[in-house]
Amino acid sequence: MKVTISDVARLAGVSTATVSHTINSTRYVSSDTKEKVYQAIAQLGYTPDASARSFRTGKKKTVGFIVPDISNKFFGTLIESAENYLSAKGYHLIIANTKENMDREETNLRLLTAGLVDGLLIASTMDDFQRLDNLIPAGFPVVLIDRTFDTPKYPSVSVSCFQPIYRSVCCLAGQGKRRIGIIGGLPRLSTTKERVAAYRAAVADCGLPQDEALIRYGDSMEDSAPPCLNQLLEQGCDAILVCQGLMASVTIAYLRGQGIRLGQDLELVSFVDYDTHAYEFYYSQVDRIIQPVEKLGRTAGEQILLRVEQPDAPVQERVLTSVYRPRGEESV
Amino acid sequence: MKVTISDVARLAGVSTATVSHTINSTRYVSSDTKEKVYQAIAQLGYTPDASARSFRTGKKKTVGFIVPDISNKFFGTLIESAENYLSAKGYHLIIANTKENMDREETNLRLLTAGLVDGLLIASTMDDFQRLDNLIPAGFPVVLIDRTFDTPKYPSVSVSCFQPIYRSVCCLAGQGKRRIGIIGGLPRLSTTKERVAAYRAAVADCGLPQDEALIRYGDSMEDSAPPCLNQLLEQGCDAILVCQGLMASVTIAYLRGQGIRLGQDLELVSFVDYDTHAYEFYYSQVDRIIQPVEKLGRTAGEQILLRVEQPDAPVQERVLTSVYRPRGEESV
DNA sequence: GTGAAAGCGCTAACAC
DNA sequence: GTGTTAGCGCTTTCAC
Repeated sequence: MKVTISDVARLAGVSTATVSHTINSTRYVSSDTKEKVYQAIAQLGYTPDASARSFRTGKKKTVGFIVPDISNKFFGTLIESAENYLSAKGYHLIIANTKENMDREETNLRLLTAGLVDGLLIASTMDDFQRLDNLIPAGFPVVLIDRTFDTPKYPSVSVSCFQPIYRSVCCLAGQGKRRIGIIGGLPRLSTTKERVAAYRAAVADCGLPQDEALIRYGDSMEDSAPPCLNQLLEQGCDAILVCQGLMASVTIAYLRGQGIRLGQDLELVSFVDYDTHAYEFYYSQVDRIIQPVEKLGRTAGEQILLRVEQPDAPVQERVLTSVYRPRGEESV
Repeated sequence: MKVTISDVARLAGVSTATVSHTINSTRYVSSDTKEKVYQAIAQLGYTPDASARSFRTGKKKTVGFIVPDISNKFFGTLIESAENYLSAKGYHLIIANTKENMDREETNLRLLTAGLVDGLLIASTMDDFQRLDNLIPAGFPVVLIDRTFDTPKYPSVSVSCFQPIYRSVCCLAGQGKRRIGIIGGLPRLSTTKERVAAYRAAVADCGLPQDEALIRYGDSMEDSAPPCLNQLLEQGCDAILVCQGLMASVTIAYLRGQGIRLGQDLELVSFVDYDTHAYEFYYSQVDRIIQPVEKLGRTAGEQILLRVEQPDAPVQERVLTSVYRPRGEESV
């Protein structure tokens, strides 16, 4: 049978209150009594029941994370980094995967906001802020991560890539490239919109021809890069930006497989989802845009706990910056 | 204030029992009454409190997954696949990351078995079965995944790679390769042991020279492949097996970066962690060993729920098979 | 410095 | 076909 706090109290010859206070250091207990309590706990092999505790206190010590694609390394690293922070603070992480499907996101939101978690990290795949907003109970602690909306109703942590993309396009133009293509993620996402906007701005400012055929959208899953790529090659592109890490790494492998020489036949600007030196050589012939994934995850962890503790603190919108690293340049 | 089941009962003019039974379809309720209940629920915006419910029933509808490295695509895909199955069955997934650290695994085991989850999926990084076993309360539903131990005390789901590795080494020997190197994961893991054993068996059976210097161990993180690789190249290897997906993909990129021509200067046998066609070209010059990652995750999900429902069903040890696919051969 | 006891919101006997 | 009510294991107020 399950050992409860009363069993411990009985064996130790004290009240349940004292046992509870001893365990939680929540009021003074004489060292004699403490001793007896710990003795009893050890003897019975008692472990406080987490679900009774969270029922009673209303705190679950658990945060939910709604992710578009766990198998994608970008989100894998994000989760790792958030989990790392949260577990250090005594919190657990519940993962829900949407596979970029809005209905799955809706289902998960309903389930997770029903008393399962203290707060929610959301990398939303919704196209419509209203739909998301309607699913979140008033006052429920939420932090939007990576993907945001125009309305600053919820705190958010995201990465801006405007600057590096703008610069990379200008550099390519400066090298004489005229037909610069871009592959973005799902068009409805804020990240995609910002990236394409940066591209358009640079194309306009550099006086390059504006051609909608040079803008392609994938879905950030592995199989979606090659078709986009082929379309851009047919358009006679002399440079291509791939604005998402997974599609970018597939692109590099694909082009190499085709015998297309990067940095010679074609210039490539590639998003990179991690900050490691292990792949240095893999990217030696391409320009990179590097997002601070780990920092994103950690900041999200900080923000959600802050939110859980003070649900009505002022809404913060944190924007981290990504860096442009032309090929050949030293990595930091 | 929070809306409770009593509020609903009061407004609907019925008892809390009826509300509960209506919600859970757990006994007959006339359609009239049902109607009134649903009306009241809608009007008040009532959502049953998950933690009260799990406290009461003892069922958390949550499974924990102890993973060595979330950011590794193998485990990312594994998690995705398990989550997919579990969420369809109404279960949530709590992730704990150990980064191949035994102490972190210990901490997580303690936390997760204390009434937080109904069952546990463990891809253990422990070297010692006893240590793991001591941390699991008697009767607690557990399924070992990917990595197993000699004692068949717990059910497990794993992948055998003996056969494909043995065959790949024999093929290489048949092509006249004499110095075949191998890079494994952490030496303490069952997966690593099996892989190295298969290699040793094949080396012996094919009459190749046995040389311990040809056996290197990494830690399955990205930065650990290149040093192993360099050591093997110094040993004059004419073929190399990389027995883990992440290290293998780093290896390929690294060798290409060095100007070493795969399939010409050096033969490579590479573990692949996913079953996708997107990377077909990436692997066109290497032989592959492909593990059924998705099936592994799904089977683990099935097994743990089975276990949660019948904690003392006979212990099953499921072994899935991986396939050897020499380069040039059609992918399935 | 410690104890008694009231619930947290729900489910499930048991009763009618 | 529905209602009454005990109690899951814990925390915490109030009392001494």
